[in-house]
Amino acid sequence: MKPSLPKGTRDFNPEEMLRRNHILNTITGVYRRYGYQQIETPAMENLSTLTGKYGDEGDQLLFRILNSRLHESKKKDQVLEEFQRSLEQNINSDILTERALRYDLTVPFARYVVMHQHEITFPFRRFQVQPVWRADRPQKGRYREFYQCDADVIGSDSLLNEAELVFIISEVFRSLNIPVTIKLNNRKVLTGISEKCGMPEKIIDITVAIDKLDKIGESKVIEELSAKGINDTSIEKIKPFFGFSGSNQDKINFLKTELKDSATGTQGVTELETIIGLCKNEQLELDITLARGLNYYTGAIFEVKANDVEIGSVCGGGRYDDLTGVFGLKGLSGVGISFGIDRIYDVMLESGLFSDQLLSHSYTQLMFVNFGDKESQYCLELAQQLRTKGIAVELYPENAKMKKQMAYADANKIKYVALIGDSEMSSDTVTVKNMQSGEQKTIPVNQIAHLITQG
RNA sequence: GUGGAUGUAGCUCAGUUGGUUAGAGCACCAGAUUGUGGUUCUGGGGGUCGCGGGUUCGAAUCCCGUCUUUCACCCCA
Repeated sequence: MKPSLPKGTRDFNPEEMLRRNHILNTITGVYRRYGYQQIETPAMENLSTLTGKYGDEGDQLLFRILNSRLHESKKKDQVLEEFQRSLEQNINSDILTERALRYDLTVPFARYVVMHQHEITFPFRRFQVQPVWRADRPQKGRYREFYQCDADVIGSDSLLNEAELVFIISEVFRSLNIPVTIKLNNRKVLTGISEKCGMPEKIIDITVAIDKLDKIGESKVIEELSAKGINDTSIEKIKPFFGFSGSNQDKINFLKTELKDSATGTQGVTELETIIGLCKNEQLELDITLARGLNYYTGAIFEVKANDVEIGSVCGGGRYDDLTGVFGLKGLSGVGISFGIDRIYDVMLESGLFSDQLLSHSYTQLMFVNFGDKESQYCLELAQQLRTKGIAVELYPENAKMKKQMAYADANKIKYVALIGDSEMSSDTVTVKNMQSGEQKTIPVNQIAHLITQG
């Protein structure tokens, strides 16, 4: 049979893993320096945990897992009936599917917090690095399986958390040498806008439409707004927000006057002003049209774009005031961000930001050439001794031709090769070749470790 | 889910208006060199031309279907 992969999934070879881990280690290193602790959750969740949290669009994109052994079910009539219904409309029937693959890390985290609330000391800073799955149609920078690197702090309303998350974003992308713009907005401002035009119940439609402004332009957005049942007088009241440009401070002043009649809107503006004041970050840009589709955001929202590569957002997040509420724990506010390492990888590759040094040598520091049974047994013991000293060592497993063994060391970028044949064994020496310089010398066996660690 | 492009060796790609045994570079394997990799030289292996139908005396080439990858919409990391 012909081997193949499910659409939108990929293998990662050793070279790619070195680069992916470089990104990953950069992010988790920063997270740790800010006090975040790692957790993991299962790949699959109960479907009911996930549905209704991401909006209609998100629900459609969940990978559902068909229940096992349906052919042995005692309720086949019911199964058939539910299946037929599922062909007509998007329903969730436990008898067909009760589990789904996780869609993000935030909702499973909210579930985790509620289930473990008695062991957690709040405020709780956690980070999590795991794959998520979305039944989207793949395209550039969009995969059906991809990794998210989340950091969230839950149980604190303080805007210091937002500010620290901006520091984290800034530090990560500075470490990776990726020029970015950190876009910031606040859902309360969007609420204020929908209140101002007299249609607070249409906030979702309005925000989704506004979000598209930079993509499809003002006229198309207006078209979409009327299609969603927003009348012309309301649209006129939204319009001023479209075209406004200026510095962050200009935008804040503008919003302050425009939204002065909306308590929520004014609250949002104040929050934005506080966060921007705390961050003092030049990459931070207040973007009134930033909306983000995920339903659960209630306060600050972030989205990070790479300046030099067209690929969608490389990091996103925001504040959610009551995500744990649906699981029975009310009044717990959280805020978090998520890096998409697959996209960051694509950006770095396209911009040539991976240093050659990442791939210049392997973890293995020394390889023993295999000259036969007697010699390989001797080398096996020597290798064990070196490993206890923390040196990464390989012994070539076959008594193959020298040329083949050397070519292996070369292909794997192993810096040192040790040759121990009859003459070396009888004289307690080892011939060590530096594969980068080509230099070779014979030294006493007990000096190998020193040579390798000291160069 | 809607629309466009794409598919020839492990990789990057040639392949004329449809015409005989489908090519190149790189990679791989072997030898030159039985204790020495990278350079060089010589030789070699490897392709149901994505898959399935159709048109034709004849299809990698034309037509239909299907799948993959990819781009856009939608949404997002």
